[in-house]
Amino acid sequence: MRDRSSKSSYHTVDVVLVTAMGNELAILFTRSTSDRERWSLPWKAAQGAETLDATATRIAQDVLGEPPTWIEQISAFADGKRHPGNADISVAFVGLVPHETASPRPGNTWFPVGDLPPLSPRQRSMVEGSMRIIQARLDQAPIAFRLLPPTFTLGELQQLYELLLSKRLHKASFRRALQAAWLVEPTDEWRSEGRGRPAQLYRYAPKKRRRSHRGVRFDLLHP
Amino acid sequence: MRDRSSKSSYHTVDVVLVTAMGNELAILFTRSTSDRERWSLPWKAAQGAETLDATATRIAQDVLGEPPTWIEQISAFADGKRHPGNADISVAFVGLVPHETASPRPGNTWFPVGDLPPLSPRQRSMVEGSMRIIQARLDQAPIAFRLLPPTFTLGELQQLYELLLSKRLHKASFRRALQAAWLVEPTDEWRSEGRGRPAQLYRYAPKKRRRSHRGVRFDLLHP
DNA sequence: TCAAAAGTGTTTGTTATACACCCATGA
DNA sequence: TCATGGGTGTATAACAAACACTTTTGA
Repeated sequence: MRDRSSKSSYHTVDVVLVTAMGNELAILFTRSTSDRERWSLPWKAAQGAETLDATATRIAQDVLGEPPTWIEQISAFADGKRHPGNADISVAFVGLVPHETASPRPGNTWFPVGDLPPLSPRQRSMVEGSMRIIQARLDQAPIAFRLLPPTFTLGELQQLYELLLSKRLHKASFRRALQAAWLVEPTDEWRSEGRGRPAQLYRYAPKKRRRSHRGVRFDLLHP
Repeated sequence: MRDRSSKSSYHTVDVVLVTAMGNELAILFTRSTSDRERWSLPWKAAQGAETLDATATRIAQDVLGEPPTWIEQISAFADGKRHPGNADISVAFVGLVPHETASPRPGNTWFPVGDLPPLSPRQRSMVEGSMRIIQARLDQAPIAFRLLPPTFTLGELQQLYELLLSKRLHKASFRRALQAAWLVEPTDEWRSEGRGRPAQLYRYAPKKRRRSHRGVRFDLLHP
């Protein structure tokens, strides 16, 4: 049997909460308890009894008042890089939140990804990891809907996809693909944005689960 | 400042080494040091100074004699599930190895995924996680080549893809896609398998990096 | 009545899939 | 010479992208 005390370490759970704010993604930061001038990702020491996912959800709930609509573990970090809690190991999570329904508790603020505050090296790696995961999951599951309120216009949905993919999309093609996938259904509400024809509101309601039987994907970037 | 000793825990790095053995994937197991009748995934207590990736690579090298051709962190596990080393947290990695060039050290054996030995609950989760990651990465990077020796026939490559995807592929279409992706180049060697025309040997040599500008992927399974 | 945004039918070009066939070798 | 697996040209089907157009509102 090994001697546990000689190999012990201190570990934390850190959460990267992401939302779509206007025309940019934004990440939630907390004022550091030790240095009120600094900001950090929300984090806590892990409880032995709790699963990591539960801890991450609890941390998110503490700063947002409600749990994220989607959460996933990014990775464990244990390089020598500095961490605000001086943790030996930090397990990082990424969570998505619709901007409309999320109201950060006092001391927490959204920062656009293009203009983040100074950050400990390890938490900077976490932010980068979260962006990579979002990009990757976008191609594997319809996580974009996790950033939208329960009802939304197709224009909003397309804008969000354009933001996440960083490229313009063709309106007609976008709607055709959406229709073929049976992911949304129209409500009987309409929203007028001031100028132009009012848009019908839709809700996320995935019906069929037909995975397109696509061929082998060789058209990939070499890592 | 927090009291580190009151929140300390013991953590390990575990490695799921995967190879393609005949017509099935196989995973490397080590005879348990305490109970010689039991098998477990290779694992070690993490060293504070080393990065997690380095530890995982070292563990793999210890049981295989050489590092894996590809390695990636699966996840950190900290649920209540049992672990052979009684770790509070285990960080799991998945590694790929070509079967032809890997020779496990004594006390280590490949088990086909369809016929694994009894396993601690946490390590079972790791095996499941490794399969999920391989399946997912297959659609994101050409990791199949990491399971092949430096040169191989297109028949072997196709068989491997059929194994990984669990479905038959059309020969001509497979080769057309492969050619369009500029991932392999022919060597001037040929291999005769006894029956039928000898096959030309190819090597993995990705040239272009043209990522196909595919549209929005809505055709996804809902998680 | 014009600008602006929503929403839709049809065409075009690209790509995956399949069919059909030839080639080379061992038994 | 036949069965077996390697290898390739050509047709067909599926799909993404684009074009062109109508609809509905506020100014």
